[in-house]
Amino acid sequence: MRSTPPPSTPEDAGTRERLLEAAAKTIAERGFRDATVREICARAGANVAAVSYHFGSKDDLEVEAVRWACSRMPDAPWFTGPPATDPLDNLRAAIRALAVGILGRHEQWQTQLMLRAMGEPNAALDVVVREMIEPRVAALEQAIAPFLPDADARTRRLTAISIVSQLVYHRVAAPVALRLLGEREYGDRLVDEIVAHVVRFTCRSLEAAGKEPRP
Amino acid sequence: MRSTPPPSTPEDAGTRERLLEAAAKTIAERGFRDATVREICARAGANVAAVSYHFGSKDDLEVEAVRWACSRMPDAPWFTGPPATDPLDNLRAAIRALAVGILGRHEQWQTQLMLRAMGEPNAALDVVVREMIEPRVAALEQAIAPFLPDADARTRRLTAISIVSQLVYHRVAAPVALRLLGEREYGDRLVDEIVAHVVRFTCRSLEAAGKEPRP
DNA sequence: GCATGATCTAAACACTCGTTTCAAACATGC
DNA sequence: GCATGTTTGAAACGAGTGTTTAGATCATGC
Repeated sequence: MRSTPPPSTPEDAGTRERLLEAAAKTIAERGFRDATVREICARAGANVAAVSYHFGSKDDLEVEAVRWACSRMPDAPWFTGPPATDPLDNLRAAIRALAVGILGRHEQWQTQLMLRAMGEPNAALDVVVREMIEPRVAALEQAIAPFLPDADARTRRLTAISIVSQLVYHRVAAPVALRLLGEREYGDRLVDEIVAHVVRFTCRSLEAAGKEPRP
Repeated sequence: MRSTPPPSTPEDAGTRERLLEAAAKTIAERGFRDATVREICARAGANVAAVSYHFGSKDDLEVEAVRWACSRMPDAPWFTGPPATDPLDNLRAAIRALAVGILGRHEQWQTQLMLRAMGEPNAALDVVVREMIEPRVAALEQAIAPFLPDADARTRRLTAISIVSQLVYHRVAAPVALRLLGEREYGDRLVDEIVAHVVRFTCRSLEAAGKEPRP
């Protein structure tokens, strides 16, 4: 009989922590739906009953795993605060860093987990938006701001979404995008090509906006 | 004992056709994974065994349903060939029509089915890309062409993807995008706002590209 | 030592899924 | 009418899912 359901002490470092890591990585790889409790537990070296015991249910485990993943998400260098150089170089660096995080396949499972949560709305989505997406969008808006000095916050946000969407598309619609481009996978060469295009396409629009007369 | 597995005659108009329609609409609403055989059959007023009998398996039913949906996909007016007016108006109309198809909620289940297939690569994806996506991307490239007279096919394709991605994002990442915009649903007002922004963002970039000196 | 509570294990449970079975109903040609 | 082949119906099958159970094991305080 269990009186205190979860110990909830962070310095557990035992089965509970292993389950969080296994769940976060498995969900990042396969999605919440296809990540089975049995696979997560096998990965964590735990019994299937451990999920119920430590977290109550698979849904609760996901929320905790996403929270755990957010807490140890490494801050991107462009995001913590790059030195104030040329605005164009600054925007280029921001887009490139975003693209590497989203399209790069260097086992950035935190980013993959973030992208997984975007499609399927559930309890973990709020955590992802608040702790991972919102800050990065805000930082991207700062990189945009010099080009749109007279624009309101709404326009800056829509512009940030336009930039992010061009990169996210190649993740969420990868099979279609690859066929449209006649490619087989997102190798370094293709990612570089996409980044170069998005930078060109975006910077042209923003520079033109800066040169336009006030509305 | 069945000697001829499926009748395959189009003028059946019986259980087989009802299953195709029910499968296409259910998959468009819930996705292939969440669209159960039992729900499809209940919607078609058929027995669960009818899927195995008429199509062999759920996967085969999906391929046939997607093919069936493509065959009766209504051609968008901008796509069949608009009169050669101002290139800017032409591009605006193309983006607006695309956005209405992707974001509009006027029971365009064919478009939803198309978007569903983009995420989960399966046997039906090839049909969707070949019969629905490729022609529309090609038409969009034609609307782009006047702005990029010196660009190669690759650049035009990447630009078309940039445009489509800005709209598709609001579908595949709707929960996140709505939170970022502080909205609750994609009503007509929000869709109009997004379309206006994408048109402005895109046209600025393309116009600037046309004014640049040859590379 | 030992009682107590927390944690783990193997097994089962209840449920849903796609698919199959087999007989009944139906249509069709003679 | 009747034989033949096609289509449908209710029920079950087997595999998979998340969850629960009951007992074993471990850790800890007295």
